[in-house]
Amino acid sequence: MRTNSPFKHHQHSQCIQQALRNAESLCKKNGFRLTRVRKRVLELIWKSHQALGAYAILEQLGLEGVKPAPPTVYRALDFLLEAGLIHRLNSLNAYTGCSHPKDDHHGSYFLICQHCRNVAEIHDTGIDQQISSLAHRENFAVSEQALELSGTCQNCQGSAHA
Amino acid sequence: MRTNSPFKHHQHSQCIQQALRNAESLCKKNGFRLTRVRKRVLELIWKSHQALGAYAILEQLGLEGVKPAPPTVYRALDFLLEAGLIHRLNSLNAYTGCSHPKDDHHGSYFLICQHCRNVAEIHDTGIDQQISSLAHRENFAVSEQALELSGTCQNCQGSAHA
DNA sequence: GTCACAACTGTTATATTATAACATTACGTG
DNA sequence: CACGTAATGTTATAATATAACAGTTGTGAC
Ligand SMILES: [Zn+2]
Ligand SMILES: [Zn+2]
Ligand SMILES: [Zn+2]
Ligand SMILES: [Zn+2]
Repeated sequence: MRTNSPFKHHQHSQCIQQALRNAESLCKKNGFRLTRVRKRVLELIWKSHQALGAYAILEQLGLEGVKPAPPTVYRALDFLLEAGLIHRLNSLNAYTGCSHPKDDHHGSYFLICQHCRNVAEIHDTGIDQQISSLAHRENFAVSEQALELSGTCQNCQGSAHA
Repeated sequence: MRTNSPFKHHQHSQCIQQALRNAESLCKKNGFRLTRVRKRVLELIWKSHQALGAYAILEQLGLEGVKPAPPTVYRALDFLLEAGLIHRLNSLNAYTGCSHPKDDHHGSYFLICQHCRNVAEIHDTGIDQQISSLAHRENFAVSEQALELSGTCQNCQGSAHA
């Protein structure tokens, strides 16, 4: 089950609940430990569809208790990345929730709105195929791929600040 | 004229010379000033097909005279990026020479070998088209795109360290 | 239950990448 | 050469990320 598009009106609480359920079940299935910090970091990331920086997460954690040191957050992020529950956006140095943590990640691509800062994770078999074919042509064995498209989402087009 | 593929044997001195000629003519045409620092930074980046970090460039500059402060290098990098003479690889926090500085850059994609660290800039109209079509479908106006494929190049496949 | 081990978290310090702000120098034009 | 602008120098600091080691907690064997 996919979460909703950030660029369309939706009940975002559903996204959050779905993400947490997915995380619980994935961790249970794989014997991962979804500890308090890890879960809290995941929740903070899912509070919106905007990508969140590690230090912004730190700030938030500080607001609700004792502010931990950076390694605490980075370790939680590493775990969530490994588990496939979040992604890192290299162009933003920030992290966003994975909207389909069960699938393989042979290709996931990101639309990043520079106005509202929302991020949509996209799957597209057309692009997958072109990348495979490119890699084959060049004799290149791809192990990681990152496609980040920055621009203006449909909501922000035509609006005052666009 | 394109430079050679980093993954094929070639006379790399040709790449360097070509890159410098391209830079000279592009700057002359546009009235940009290819100053000593800027030119030296470009040369250092073109010394290989590996992406070079800002502080690695600083070190090199230090070896051949007085080591400048970071802003000097970052300003040169900003200029070269603006001029379209180099690209930044977000997944590496590093910079690589543009292999075709005359063309538009509506799509350039990078193959990054994790073994030899060489980087190849690729143009692929198939991917261009899939991205356009994706953007159209999602009503998303793309202003910047970055595709970075990490993996193993043809030379490094099958070799001992692969 | 409790022992032992591994996994997780805390803590301190520091590495790496990048920019802000202001002073000085070099360049090109008239 | 005088002027204004663009480029560079300089100092300080911001933002992102990791190393190293100490302490704590959870889990399974017995
Ligand atoms: Zn949502
Ligand atoms: Zn938007
Ligand atoms: Zn070459
Ligand atoms: Zn290689």
